[in-house]
Amino acid sequence: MTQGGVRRRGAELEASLLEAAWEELAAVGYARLTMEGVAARARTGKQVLYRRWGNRAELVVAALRHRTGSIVDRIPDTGTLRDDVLTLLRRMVRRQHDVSPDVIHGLLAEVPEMNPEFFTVMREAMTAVLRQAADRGELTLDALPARVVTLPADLLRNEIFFAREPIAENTLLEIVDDVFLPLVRATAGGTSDR
Amino acid sequence: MTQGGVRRRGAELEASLLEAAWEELAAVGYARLTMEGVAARARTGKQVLYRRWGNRAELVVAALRHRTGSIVDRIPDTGTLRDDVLTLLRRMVRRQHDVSPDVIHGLLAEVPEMNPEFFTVMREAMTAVLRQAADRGELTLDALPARVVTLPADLLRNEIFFAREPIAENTLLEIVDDVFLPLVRATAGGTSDR
DNA sequence: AGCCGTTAGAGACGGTCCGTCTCTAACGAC
DNA sequence: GTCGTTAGAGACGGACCGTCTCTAACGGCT
Repeated sequence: MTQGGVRRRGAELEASLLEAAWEELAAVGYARLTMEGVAARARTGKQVLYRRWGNRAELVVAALRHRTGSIVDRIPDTGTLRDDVLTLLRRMVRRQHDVSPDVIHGLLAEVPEMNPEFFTVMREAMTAVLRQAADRGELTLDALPARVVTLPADLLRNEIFFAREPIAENTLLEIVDDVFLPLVRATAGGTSDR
Repeated sequence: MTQGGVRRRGAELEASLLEAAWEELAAVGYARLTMEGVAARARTGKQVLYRRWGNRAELVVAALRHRTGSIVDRIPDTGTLRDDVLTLLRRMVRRQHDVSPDVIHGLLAEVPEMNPEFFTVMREAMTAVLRQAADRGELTLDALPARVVTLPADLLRNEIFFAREPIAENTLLEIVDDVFLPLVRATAGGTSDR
């Protein structure tokens, strides 16, 4: 009886548990996060956790979802393809700031099916952004190979996964200006370019 | 005394240990590989392992190194940039066939400093291959942004890490023909366009 | 207001594996 | 043949897992 007889229930309790998991993650990292640790931090017992999530990985995934919203709640529309793509990449970076590589690697090692929205979400956002650009006449959509569409996200993801330090803004600029845009212009040829 | 009094020593013993680790890896995967399991398979005690490697991760890394050689023992020289790059990518894929994502994720989760040669090796090979192409007059080397050089390896690595199935040959062709070569031609100008 | 079903909170439990430690005897060097 | 090293074997305490058990607080129902 750590609460002096006051018991949390339902959604309120669940939120407490997920926040405790999030704090524990920040405090000790994924590798040393234990169910016992989270339970203690939430001032409850392990069983309360196991009633909701089958294991560490499920709990952490739920905690992440509870904390960080979707990257693509709204599709950027700045007026140029360049800035739209940069905006999307910056959101990925901000997400990385919250969720360290440590956590990603740990999760990937424990749950093999970790790519539900992970890929598709960014592909859909990129498709939308490219369609806007096509409507403005910046490029011809159907000339673009599928792999080019996911290119910026793929490159940045690669960077994030092996980064020891936070991603530099300059990296994003390189991805967009040295790789993505030249390639788009070369294959889906712009109207006249600058 | 499982060996009837015959004791292995030095290099011979070490090779036995590493092979046992390799077999155990193939048998149960990284997640369920235990020091006790490897010791039992090698018909020895745990202490013999701990005298040589500090933990599971070190042992596995040593086992991988002992088993699989370097990707770039020899730089390909087929006569065209396209085939040279494809050759390098195919070697990466073959490597992936030996070392499952399961192992990579496990190692990355346990040892943060997993990228010593991991990156640099492929960059050096790509640089060499590009220099050959430049010598043949296929392109102008110094016009190529650094990020373009590592592009094929970065993309393939991204693919390997999240792949549930072995990489299709077609994926390699897309990377080279839809992304890399068009970009090289666009920025480091070949003989023809622009 | 009082009963009743659910479940929070707490911890015991057996099990696995970790990494350390201890001991004996096989082996290589001299 | 003697001696130092270390392979081989397993015991050990510790951490954490996931399950199970128990009590009592709480919400819903009549």
